[in-house]
This record gives sequence, C-alpha cells and structure tokens, in this order.
Amino acid sequence: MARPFSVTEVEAKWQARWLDEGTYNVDNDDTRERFYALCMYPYPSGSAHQGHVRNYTFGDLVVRYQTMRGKAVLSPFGFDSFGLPAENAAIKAGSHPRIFTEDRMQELKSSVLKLGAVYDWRRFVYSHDPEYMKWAQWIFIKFFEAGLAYRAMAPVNWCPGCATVLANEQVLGDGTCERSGDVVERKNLEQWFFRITDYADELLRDVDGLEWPDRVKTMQRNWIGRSEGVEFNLTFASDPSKTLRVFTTRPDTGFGITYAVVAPEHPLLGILTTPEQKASVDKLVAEASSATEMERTASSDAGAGLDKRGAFTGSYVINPFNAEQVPVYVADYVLGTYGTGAIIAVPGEDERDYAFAQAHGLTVRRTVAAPADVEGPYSGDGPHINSGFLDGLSIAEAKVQAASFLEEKANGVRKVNYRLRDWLVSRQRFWGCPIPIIHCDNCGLVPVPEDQLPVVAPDDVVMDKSGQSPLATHEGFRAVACPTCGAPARREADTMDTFTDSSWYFLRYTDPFSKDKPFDPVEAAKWMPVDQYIGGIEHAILHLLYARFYVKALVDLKIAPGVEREPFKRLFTQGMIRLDGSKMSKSKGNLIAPEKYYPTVGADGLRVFHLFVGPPADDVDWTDQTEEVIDGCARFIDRLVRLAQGFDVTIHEATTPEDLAVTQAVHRTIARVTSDLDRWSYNTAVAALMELLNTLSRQSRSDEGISKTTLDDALDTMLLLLAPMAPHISAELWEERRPTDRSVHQQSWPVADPAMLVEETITMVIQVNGKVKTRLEVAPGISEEEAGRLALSTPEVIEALEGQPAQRVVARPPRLVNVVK
RNA sequence: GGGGGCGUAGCCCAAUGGCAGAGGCAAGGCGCUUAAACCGCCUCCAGUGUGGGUUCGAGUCCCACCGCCCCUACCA
Repeated sequence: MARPFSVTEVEAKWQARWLDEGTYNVDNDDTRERFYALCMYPYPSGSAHQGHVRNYTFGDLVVRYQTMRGKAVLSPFGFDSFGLPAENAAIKAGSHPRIFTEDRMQELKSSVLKLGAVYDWRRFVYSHDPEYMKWAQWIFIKFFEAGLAYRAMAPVNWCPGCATVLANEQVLGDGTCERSGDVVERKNLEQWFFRITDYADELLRDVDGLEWPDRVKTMQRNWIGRSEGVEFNLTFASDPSKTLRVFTTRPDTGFGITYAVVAPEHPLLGILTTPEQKASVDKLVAEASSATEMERTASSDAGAGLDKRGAFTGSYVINPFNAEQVPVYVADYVLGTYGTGAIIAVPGEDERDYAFAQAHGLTVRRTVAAPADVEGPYSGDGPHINSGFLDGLSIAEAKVQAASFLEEKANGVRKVNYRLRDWLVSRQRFWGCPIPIIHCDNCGLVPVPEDQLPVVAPDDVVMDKSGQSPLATHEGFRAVACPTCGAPARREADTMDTFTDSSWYFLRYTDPFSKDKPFDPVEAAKWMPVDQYIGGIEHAILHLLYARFYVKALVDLKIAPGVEREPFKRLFTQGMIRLDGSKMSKSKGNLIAPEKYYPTVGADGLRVFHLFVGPPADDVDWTDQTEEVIDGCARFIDRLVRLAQGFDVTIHEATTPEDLAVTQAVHRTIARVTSDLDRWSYNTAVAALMELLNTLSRQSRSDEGISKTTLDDALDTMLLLLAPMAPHISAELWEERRPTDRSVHQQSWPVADPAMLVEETITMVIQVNGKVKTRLEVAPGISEEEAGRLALSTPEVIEALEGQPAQRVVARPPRLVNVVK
C-alpha cells in the first residue's frame, strides 16, 4: 500500500536514535519512582514470530507509558540461551551449539529492534555468558552447602530420542517427550534435586497475595497440591511386629477398608509377597516398571477410568478400626513417590478403589450414607454408617474422631502431603550450565572452589548422534584433581535444567555490573519485585514456581537479603496466536513472519494491530481478514500523518463552539486512554484514538474548519497518547511539529482537564418498566427529586401510566429515571 | 474425571447492573479521477447460544443446558 511517508526511513531513524542515545538506559541511582517492566526471558529461536511481536508490543507499551508517567523504568533484555533445540540442531549440522545459538540471538535481537522495542542494552544478559554461568554455579554451590541441592536415586523419565532424563512436566499427557515426541521410558538413575518441597507451604500460601490472573493462581495451587490427612500403621496379620505405613485423607472411612495397596516399587513388597503369589506379583511389577506413560494411559481417557491393573501379594493386614483381616494388593495406580507409597482402599467412597475392587472382585462397603440414586462410589457428605463409633457423624466430624483414634491405636500422625515433588535439576546434556561439583573417592561431593568458577564446557567436543553427552566422555573435562585432597577425581558431567537460568535472571538485570557477586542485594531490593511481568500462559506453572522458589531461597541464604520474597508482583499473560485453530508456532510450521510487514505497514502498523485486534489476554485468530485489519491500522496512521501535515485542512481564526467540542473530545480521550492503558484494555485505547482522529479530521475538513490552536493542541495530545503504541511515527511527527522541543517520548503523559470533562447537559433516559419512553436534556447536577418530577411530567410517561399513580420511581440522575407502573 | 475461559451485526470486537454500538474489517452507493488505486462522504447489518432465576432494570450477577477453546489428570 502507498504510504504518505517513508516507513522504513522513519522507523530506522528512530530505532537508531534510541539505541545510540541509550534513551531507555536507567541508572541504579535514579531518584525517580521506580518501575520494573519485564517480558519473560526468551529462548533465542531465531527471527521473532507473531507471539514475540505481541509480547514485546505490550512490554514496550508499558515501558514507554510508565516512562512518560515520570517513572524510572527498568527495561532489560536477554536470552535464555541454553537448551535442547540448539544442541539437537548442532548435532544435526555437526557444528557447535554456541554458533547456532548466537546466530539466533542476533536474529531475534534484530527483530526486536525492528519492532521499535526499547531496552537498557547495558544490562544485556544471556545464560551461556561465562559471567552469568559463574554466578549460576555459585548459587548452585550455595544451595548445595545449605542442603537445598542433593543427590538421590530416582525413577526418572528417560527419553530415548533425547538420551536424557526429563522432568515430569516435560512429558506430555500422552507419555511422549514434549521436544522430540518419542515415547518416554522409566529408569532408575542418580540425579540432582533442589529441595523445593521445603518451600511448598510458603509457595502455596503466598499465591493468595499475588496480582496474577486467577487461573494462573489456581494452576499454581493445584500443582503444589496440598492435602491434609493421617499417616498410620497397618499391622501384618501374619506377624504383629511388622507394619505397613499408609497415608489417607479420609481416615473417617476406615471401617470401609476392604483391602490395602502398595506401589510396585514399595520396599516391603518382597516380604509381603508369598511364594504362591510371587509369579503374578513379579509379572505386575515388570509390566509396571517397563510401562511407559503411554501404555499406562492409552487404554482409556484417564483418571479413575484407567485399567486397574494389580496383583494379590498373598498377605493380609489388620484394619485397626474393626480388626478385620484385609488383603494387600500391589497395583500401579498407587504411586511410590507420593505419601508412603501405600494406601488403604475404601471402594465405597473412592472412585479409583471402586474401579479396582470391581476389576478384582473385592468387597465394597459403604461408610457414608449415599443418596438413593447413587450406585457407585460416593464421595459426598452424609451421616456415617457401618462405622461403629463414627456412625451418624458427618465427614468433618468423623475425620477428627478417626484421626484421634489412629493416633492412639495405630501409631497415627496427622500429616500434610504435597503433590509437589523436589525439582530434578540435572540433565545429561551438553548445552547447559555444568553442575560445579567434583566427585572424589576420598572426600565425596566437593564444590568447585569459587576462584575456579565458572566451569565452562570445552569447545573441542564431538557433537555426534550417539546420544551420550559429549561432556561425559571428554577426559580433558572430567579428569580433575580434588580441590580438597588433591587426589584424582571426576568432574560432574551433568548440566543444569535451563529453568534454573530463568529463575534468577531478573535479579541479575538489576545489577549486571557486579563482578564479585551475582548482584548487589541493595540494588536488587530497590528494583524488585518486578512491577509488571508479561509472558505466555505456557509458563504459568513451572517457570513461575521455580523462580518464586529461587527468590525465597536466595533471601533465606542471605544472598538477596531485603529483596521481596515474591518476585513478580503483577503478572499479565497474553493470549496466543492461532492459525486454522491451532497455535501458531515454529514447530507447527504455520508462522506468519512479522518481517514482511516492516517495509509496508511498518512496526508501528503491526504494533497498533496487535493492540487493536482484541483484548490482550484473548487468543488472536489469524484469518483471511487479518491482512485487511492490519492495513486498516496502517491507514489510521496515514490519516493522522495527512492531518498533521495539513492535508485538506481548513483553518479559521476565531474559536467557535465546534472548537470547544473538539477540545472536550480531546480531554475525554486523554481520560479514556489513560484508564484503558492502566487496565490492559489496549484495544479500546486504540479505538478511542481512532474516534478522536475521526472527530478531528471531520472538523478540520468541514467548511467552517477549525482554529489553529485547537488543531495544534489536539494533534499534540494525539501524538502523546499514541507514543507508547506507535512510537516511531509519533516521534517523527512530534519532531516535525516541534523541532526544538524534546522528543515526544521524553514528554509527560497528558492529564485531562476536569473542566473539559464536564458536560453542559446530559441526556437523561426516561423508562417505564425498564423500557425507554423518551429522553430529556438535563443539567449534570440535577437532583433525584427533580429528575423524578421531570420524568413524571413527560407526555410519554403520562400516557404510559394511563392515569394510574406510579408504583415507584427509581431515579439515577443524571443518566436515567425508571418509572415502575 | 477435575479446573478455567469464551459465545453480541457477514467477521474481529465495545458496552465497568442503567439508551445494545465506541472502533475496525467486509459489502453496497456516491464523490474525486481520462480510468483505476489511493482518498473522502454515506448506507446496510444484531437484540446478545438456549432455558430459568435475582433486580425497578440483566449482554453484564446466579443456576442448568448446548457449542467451542485452554489447562490438568490414578497424588490416596
């Protein structure tokens, strides 16, 4: 489309100026009120896609808007530059992941610059920068020394394609790897963990105080999964000296226990299993341990509907409530990693137990009276039955009694369990931050001394397809003298989960200049917490949870004393871009590259589109009409340009009532746009500016015209309001109009004059029974009585009342009166 | 199975319990033009997924259902 100005020239000019002048650099001794705006740490995936554009458009708007509001705004940028895609690509291409990664960092950085997004580039941080790695490793060592990092054998998810261990959350619902799509297997390996469960309670509690979308808060709570219950012993029927420890949240259903179940990996399984049952138990265990997530979930939808596979162990335990002997089963629906790895089964009240009981012909006994129409398990409330001393009690009452009973009789203890597990942080990969630990036969696990940090992976590695991490087999890297005793020792070959890098980068941004510490806690405390964090919903659980944990741990370890314990005060999650119903993403190959728009509609046009297309939190459907909408946004800019350049404008001398109306519209727009930007209603903010431009343009082109002052003031205000949205053209037009003045971006945000917001008369709607009958022009300050009186005196109301007195008059002056007949 | 979101004009979306239309796209007409594009002006188009409820008043709040989307999933 033909544009009335050179888009590429204007945009390049201003981008260069912001970069060269460091317009958005902010110093730590700045005395203005502080504001920390941050978009989530991006993985360098190459040139930006529309999701990035959307993200950085919102982020940049916040930065520029808050700057105009007089704040010292911290706007940093960096890259989450470690990670599997680079490593896989390097293996494929036979090159080094660094080369691949840095190319893509350049690309994404240049895309972001072309969008006109502004940052303090002096604070640039990237994960594979040795300076950053040094402190990442230093923090790891502090965690290790504090007992927050530990090693343990763990049944882990093994992806054969990636030849690495995956975190649970990297395994998709269908049991495949989120990266490679391979079917994930289970293996027992020694791994590094962070003790995030120490913070489970605080992580859960603090969710309440966050200004985050409710659904993200709910997701965090569900992920942590707190449940209160009782842990107690079941005595072996064959040997009263042996017990099986179980956990339940429903001790009140104890009289309904008809069997018990242990997980396939339960340590007592061996002694529980009788010789006659050994074959079938072994078979079940073998199936369960080789079972992939895929096989476990493939048979049906999920949850209680799954096949309840299991085997009788041959042993019995005694139900402490009624002294009955009940059989012990092994089944893979009981998890070894949760609770005690063993449960009581109450098929009358639990869906999963019920399904298992049905499948294995076990007794079902209700302990809570269920409504007549309930046939299967009933988990609702009701009086207890068949339950001895609990009969007649509600669930809540019975829980208390039963827990006390178990405390007395069965070594019971009230306990809180969490679904949250410790964070498995080791990865058998090359392209990550090496774990700074040395394995010494004499001294055990020895941290790498601080003066030898960072541990950097050697460059002379062979990136081949063997699946082995190049670090594991690199003798030059692994062979090292023990820092404590000097004996030959081995360096740890695992690297850290990249979620560790994104768990403290925002702290480094506050003070990336420190050479002798990860960041200055005083500077960090001044900037933190992040005032506005912006990112995708896909990070709603893990990244946010891990970062919250890191900050709490760093504060407790006195590395970040004085820093707020919650890092992200306000979170905004943007909607995703979808094409033909599915998410627009590189992996799906359905990208619409932003690059094609820069020479035509420009970054400004594309930004206005992303702001205008719909509520920022909603998904965007990229349809056949989208191109036309984008053109429409560029057209809006063009109309403004032509008006600013005086095209087709008629100027008159005196100030007329029409001029006043225009000025009032300008001030109403200031109020609207300001409140819209504050509440993330960017689509309506753009609409308000379009509306103002329509008003202004119509008046300027009309025969009577507009006064120069009115037009100038209106245009100046428009440019100020538009500056955070379309920063290039706003700056350019501002400069054309006020060449000696400071840039529009260094101006103060306009404030609406209250006098200009007052309307002389207001249209008051007169309703009868909620139906509009007529409208009156009234003074804004009209009283309730006066409004009601006026309404009752209108011919329309008199006619509608048909001579009857009004039953009621609801007056809401000055907007509305409703007469109830 | 659990949790959350969304259904308003041909389409994208506004309306913060008070006149259903702010803005845009598309369509049609007129003007400008040798002509077209651009540009300008004008017009057309819904009673808010369905059924109840609360209220003087419901697109908005509550309940149920229908449709679509997202997250989560054997956590005892």
